[in-house]
Formats: sequence, C-alpha cells, structure tokens
Amino acid sequence: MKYSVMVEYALHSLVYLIDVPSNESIGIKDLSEFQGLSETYLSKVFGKLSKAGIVSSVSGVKGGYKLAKAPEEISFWDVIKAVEGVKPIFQCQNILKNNLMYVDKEKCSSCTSGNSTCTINLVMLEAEQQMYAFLSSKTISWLDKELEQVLPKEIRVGSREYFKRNDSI
Amino acid sequence: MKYSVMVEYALHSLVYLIDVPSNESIGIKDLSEFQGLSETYLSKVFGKLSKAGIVSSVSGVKGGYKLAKAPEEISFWDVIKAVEGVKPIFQCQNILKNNLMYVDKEKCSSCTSGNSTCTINLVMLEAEQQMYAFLSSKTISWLDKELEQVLPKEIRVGSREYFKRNDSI
DNA sequence: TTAATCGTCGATTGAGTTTGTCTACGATTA
DNA sequence: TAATCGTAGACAAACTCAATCGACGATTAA
Repeated sequence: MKYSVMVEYALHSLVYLIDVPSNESIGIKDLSEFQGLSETYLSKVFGKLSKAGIVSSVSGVKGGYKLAKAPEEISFWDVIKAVEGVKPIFQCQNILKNNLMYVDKEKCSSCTSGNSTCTINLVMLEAEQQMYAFLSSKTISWLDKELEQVLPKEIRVGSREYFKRNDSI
Repeated sequence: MKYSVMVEYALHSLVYLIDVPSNESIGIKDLSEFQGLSETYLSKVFGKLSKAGIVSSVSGVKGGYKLAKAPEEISFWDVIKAVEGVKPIFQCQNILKNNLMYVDKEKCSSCTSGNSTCTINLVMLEAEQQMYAFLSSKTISWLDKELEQVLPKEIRVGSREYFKRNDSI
C-alpha cells in the first residue's frame, strides 16, 4: 500500500513548470539533472503526464515540457491518476468463490446479496474516496502559493534561474 | 497502490469470529476450508492479527482463534494496521538529495524548510489520514450489523452452523 | 505415554510489479 | 547534415506479495 516514486517525481517536477511561460519549456535533461534523477525514467513519467493532458511537449532541439492546463486545474489526484492509473485500492477477489456452502453462486456470500456488492468492499471504496476528495482539492497552484510562503525566497528564485534558458547566446 | 489480499482475508475471516463465545474458538483449517483459502497463508494472517491483539489463540487440539476484544473496539483500520504494518502511503525519498543547488543541505529544497517537512509529503499524509479516519470509524460490530441487514438470513445462519463445533460426540 | 491435532516461526520459491537502462526513431533546430 | 530533444518499446535487476514447506511446541484424546 504505497504510491510509486513516479508520483513523487511528477509532483516535484511539476513545481518547476508552474512559472514557465507558454512559449517556453523545460527539458527532461535539465529537470532530471537538477533533481538528481534518472533521465530516462523521468521521461517515462512525463510521457504519462503528457498522455493525460497535464503537460504538453515540445519536440526537437530546445524542446521540453510545459503545463498544458492552468495550475489551478491540476490537482494532486489528477497527477496520481495520470501516473499510477486508476486501479482501485482494494478489490475483493471473491475469495469465497469456492465457499463450501455457496459454490453454485460463484460469488462470496458477504460479497453479493442481490445486486449490491460486498459490504467490506464498499467500505474500502468509500475510504478511498475520502482520500481522493482531499487530493482533488489540492491543486498545483495551491502548492505553488504554499511553497512561496514556506520556502526561503532564494531557493525558489534559484531554481527558476537554473531553468531559465539563455536564448540569447 | 493497493492493499494486499491479507486485508481481505482478515476482514472476511473476522466476520465468522464475531459470534464465537469466549470459551470457544474456530480453527484455521475450518476458516480456510470454508472460504476456499490457503490454510498456511491464512495462518500467517492470523499470526499478525494475534500479535496485534485483535484475536487470541488457543493452541493444541481443538484450538483456534477468537476475538481478543469486543467487536466494537476493532476497526477496519486496526485490522489493516495489524496486517499491513504502518508504513506511510507516500514517503518522500528526498529525491533532491543530489540537487545541484543544495547539495550541502542533503535534503530536497521543497522537502525541508526549517523544521517543517516537505509540503508535498504533508499533503499526501493528510490525504492518508482522511482515509484512516474513515476506516477507524467502521468497526467489526458495525460490519456485523450491516451484514445482518444486507445478507439473506440463511447464509449467516448457515455459516454459524458450519463453524459450530460438535463438542458432544 | 503416545499419537494426532493445532498454532508459531522461518526459510524458500514463484509471480508480478516497480525501477531503471538501452536502443532505435522521428521531429526540430543550428 | 549533425546535434538535440521527446517517444516508444524491449529488456534487466530489484523488490514485493502470495503461497508452500518443514520443524517445533502446546494440547488433547485414546
């Protein structure tokens, strides 16, 4: 029961994309180098973010990624969904398939009564949604503002400086 | 991001332990046979439940398990905690350890500002707790009452009958 | 007292997933 | 035309999960 590191990579990387103007982008190489991550692996993460419409890519030399939506429209949950997929947290495997008493029903007794699904399963799903609701309420732009307050100014300025491309050379 | 089947096995099995009088118990063999589960694996699950003080064991012939607490005092979350351990859902691996700008700090810039921990991490932890809060509010006795309403009577009666040991022979 | 039953523990194995690398490819720019 | 960049897929190593096996100690029935 753990989120993959992809989620971490994605969330951290997106922070650096927030201020990027729509006519610019940041390359995977810079992003991975700055954070000390595997370049090829991070590129896979961004492939998923791109497919999900969270970032858009610019190919070719000086290409890279930028946000495809306003930061207010990207929630933590969106990112997780994009990167991890949408498999439910708990899935009753119908363990009682072989239940001695109810073989013929091919379903576990506590998992199906009429049309309703497993009570245990329902509880888990509801719990899951409590988490999702919260994660959907936190957006990237919220994160940006939060970091602005919490982090020393020079750190944020510094990272912005790092990703600024010297188009003039 | 998924709970292990152990959680499912545990939750389902505990249902059958609810009505067991304190001077009786149900053996792993019966429990696994009835549900069509691996006996040895289920015994591991109960080992964990036992260590966590959720069930207590009776060893020797005609031994088995019974609830160690009142069903009102056993929540879904207690069971999950017992079976899965208490590892956090998301753990910032300090990916920016090698961060170009802040190598000397040995911590990721967005992960530590003063004494506070990573903002991203905090969000994930809070999300996690939303789920836990819900799961802590659902107890085994609640599940019992719920199943009483939702399941056909003969199913519950039948399973109780199955686990009733004929001490008289 | 002996044999069968039952919980406990640890080692091991196999499957599946996660993390990560490598390579080839197409688009873009200088 | 060559270097840079995203894209895609094959592949490999590491790790986790599910499950099995065997040895052990406790208990009960014969």
